[in-house]
Amino acid sequence: MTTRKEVARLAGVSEATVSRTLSGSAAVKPATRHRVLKAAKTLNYTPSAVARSFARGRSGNLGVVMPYVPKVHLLSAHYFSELLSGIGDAVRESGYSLMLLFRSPDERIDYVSHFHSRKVDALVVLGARDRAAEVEALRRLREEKLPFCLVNQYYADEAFPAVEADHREGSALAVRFLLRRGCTRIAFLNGPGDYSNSADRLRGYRQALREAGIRPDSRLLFAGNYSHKSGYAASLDIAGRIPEIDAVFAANDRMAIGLMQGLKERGIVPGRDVAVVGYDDSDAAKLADPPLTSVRVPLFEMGRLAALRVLEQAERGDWFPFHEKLETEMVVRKSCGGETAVI
Amino acid sequence: MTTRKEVARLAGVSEATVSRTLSGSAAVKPATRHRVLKAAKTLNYTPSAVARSFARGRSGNLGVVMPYVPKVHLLSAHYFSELLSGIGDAVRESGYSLMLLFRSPDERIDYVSHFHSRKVDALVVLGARDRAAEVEALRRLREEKLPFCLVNQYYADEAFPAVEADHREGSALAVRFLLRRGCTRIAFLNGPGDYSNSADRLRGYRQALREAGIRPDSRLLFAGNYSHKSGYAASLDIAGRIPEIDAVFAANDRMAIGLMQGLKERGIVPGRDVAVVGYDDSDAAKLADPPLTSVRVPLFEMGRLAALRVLEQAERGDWFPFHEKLETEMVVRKSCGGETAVI
DNA sequence: TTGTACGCGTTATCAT
DNA sequence: ATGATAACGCGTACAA
Repeated sequence: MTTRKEVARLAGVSEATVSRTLSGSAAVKPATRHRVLKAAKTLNYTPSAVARSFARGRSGNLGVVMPYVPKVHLLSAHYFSELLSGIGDAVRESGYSLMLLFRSPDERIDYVSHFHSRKVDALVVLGARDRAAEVEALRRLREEKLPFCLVNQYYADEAFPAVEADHREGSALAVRFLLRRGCTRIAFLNGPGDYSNSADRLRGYRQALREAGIRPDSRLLFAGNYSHKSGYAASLDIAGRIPEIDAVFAANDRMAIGLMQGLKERGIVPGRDVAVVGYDDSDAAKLADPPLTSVRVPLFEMGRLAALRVLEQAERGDWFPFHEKLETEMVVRKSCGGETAVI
Repeated sequence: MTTRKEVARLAGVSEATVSRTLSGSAAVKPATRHRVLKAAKTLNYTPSAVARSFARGRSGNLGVVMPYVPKVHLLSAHYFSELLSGIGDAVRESGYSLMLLFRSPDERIDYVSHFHSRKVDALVVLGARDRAAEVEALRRLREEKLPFCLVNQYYADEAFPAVEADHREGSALAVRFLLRRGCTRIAFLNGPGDYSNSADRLRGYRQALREAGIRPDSRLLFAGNYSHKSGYAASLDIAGRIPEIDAVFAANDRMAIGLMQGLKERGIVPGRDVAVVGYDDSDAAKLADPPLTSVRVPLFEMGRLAALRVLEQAERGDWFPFHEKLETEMVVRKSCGGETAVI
C-alpha cells in the first residue's frame, strides 16, 4: 500500500502538495500537478479512506438500518430492494458510502451509538415499528439532533424526520377508480392498525366513498395481517357475499393474491365476477393470475429522497423533523376487467 | 463526542489502561477496571470506529458488490434479499460491518481500489457476469491475492474463489422427480447459456434423463432469458405439443410462472394436463396459481458461507481459490398434481 | 498491573 | 504556489 509520502518523494514535492493535487482543495501549478499525478499513477497510489475519515472527523458513511432477518421476509424483498436501490443512488451521487446495519431481535435498540462510534454520519431507518423500545431509541436520536430519517412510518405522538408515500391518497385513488368502474359495494381488506400505513389507508378508503356520497359500511371491512394466508382466509367470508360485494380493495398485493386464489377455488373469477385491487405494485402483482391492479408506491424515489435529505442535514447541521409525502399511482391490470394502464 | 483521554482523566488512569479495559486486550486489576467502566459510562464514551480502524490498519468492513440498479430488477429482489441477509448474519457474527457497493453501468470496473483505499478488508461480489471487463477486474484481485468471493458464478477458464449452489444436481433432482411421477417427455426451458448456471442446469437435465435410460431430445429444449415474458412466449410453442410433452422444467420461477399463465390462457391446466417445475423457490412460487413446485436454492446459507470464508481469508492471509457448492432441494407444490412437500 | 511514548496517513492551518 | 507541522483518537511495544 503506497502512501502519500512515497508519492511526494517521487514527485519531488511535499506531502501537502500531493494532498492538494489529489483532493483539488487548493490551486496547484499545472507543472507540479502533472508531476504529482504521474508519480501517483506510477506508484498506483490510492488515498486511504480510513485515514481521510480520521483526519476529517467524519466517516463518510450513510447507515441504513434493516429489520432483523425474519421480518425481511414478512415485509417482502421487493420493498427493501427498491428502497435500497434508491438510497444507493443518492449515496453514490453524494460521494458517501452505504453501511448496512442489521438489527438483531433481542438486543436493546441503540441507534445513537452508531453516531458516537463515528461509524456513520447519518442514518436511514427502515421497517421501524410502533414499539416502545423503538420510539425510545428514536427519541434519543432526536435529543442529540442527529441526522436520521424514517421511511414509511410515523408516530402519532412524535415528530420524527420521515419520508413516506401518501397512503391515504393512494387508497382513495384505488377506491375512486373502482367507483368509476361502477362498483358501489367495495370491501376493504386492511392490515393491522398499529402500522401507521394501515390507519392511513382506512382513512383514504372512507374519504373516497364519502366523496361519492356513499356511506362507509363496517360490514364491508375485513381484517388481515398483510400475509398471503390472511388474504386467503378473508376469501372464505367474502366469497359467499358476491355479488353483493362487487369489488375488494386489499391493503397489499400479498393479501389480494391470497384472496384471488381463494375466490378462484370457489369458482369466482376476479376481474369478471368481482374487481380486485391490491397495493404496492410488487412483482407478484404482475405475475398474478389475473394480473393484479395495484397502487404503485415510489419506493426507489422514497429511498433516494430520504438519503438526500438526511445527508443534507448531516452536512449543513440544521436539524428539523421534516416530513415528506410522495404521490402514488394506479397501475391497472386485468383483475378489474379492463385493459392494462397506468393512471 | 467524548474521547479516551477524558475517560482516563476521570478514572485517574492512563489512556492505555482505558484501552485495555474496554478492548479486553490485557489484564486489568478489577478495581481499576471498575473505575474505568464507571467513568466511561458516566461520560457516555464510545470508542471511535474510525480511529480504531486507522490504528489497526483495517477498516473492519466487508464490502458487498451489487449489480447496478436495472439488473437488480432482472435478477429478482428475493435473490439479493436472501443473500444479503446471510451475509449480514455472518458479518455480525464476525464483528465486521457491511458496506454495500453499487456498481454503475458505465464506469470501468475497479474492485482493487476498494482495498487500496482500505474501504474494505474483504469483498463478496454478487451478480457477476461473464464479460471481459468483469473477468479483468477479478483477475487483478487475484493477482494481489486479495480476499474476495463470487457468489453463484464461476468462469470456465479462471479459478476464482466462489460459493454456489449445485445447479447441476438441483436440475437433476427436478427431472428425477418428474420421472418418478411418470413423466417421460420432459421439456426444458433454459436461460441464456453465458451464465454458468444455465449450462450447469442443462447438464443436470441431461444427466437425469440418461440415468433413466432416456435419450435427451433437442426438440424438447426451449430458450428463454429468465424473464416472465420469455416464459409466456415459450408457452405458445409448448401448448400445441401437449400431451406429447407431459412436463416442463423451467430454469427459474419467473419463466415457469409466465409459462403457466400462457398455458392456462389456452385452457391447459398446469398440475393436471402438464406438470411444471420451476427453480429458485422464490416467493412467487408460493403465490403462483397453481402453487409452483420448485428447486430451493439455499441463498441465505450461500451468502453466509461466502462472507465467512472471505473474512477468514482476510484475517489469516492465506489466499486460495476455494470453490464451495451447496445442496439444493425440491419443494413440491400443486403444479405437479400431488401434495405439498419438501424432498 | 500500569504508564509512557510513538506511529498510523490524512487534513488543515500557518508560514513562506 | 508550496512547505512544514500540528492535530485527529486509538493500538501497542516497551519500560517500570
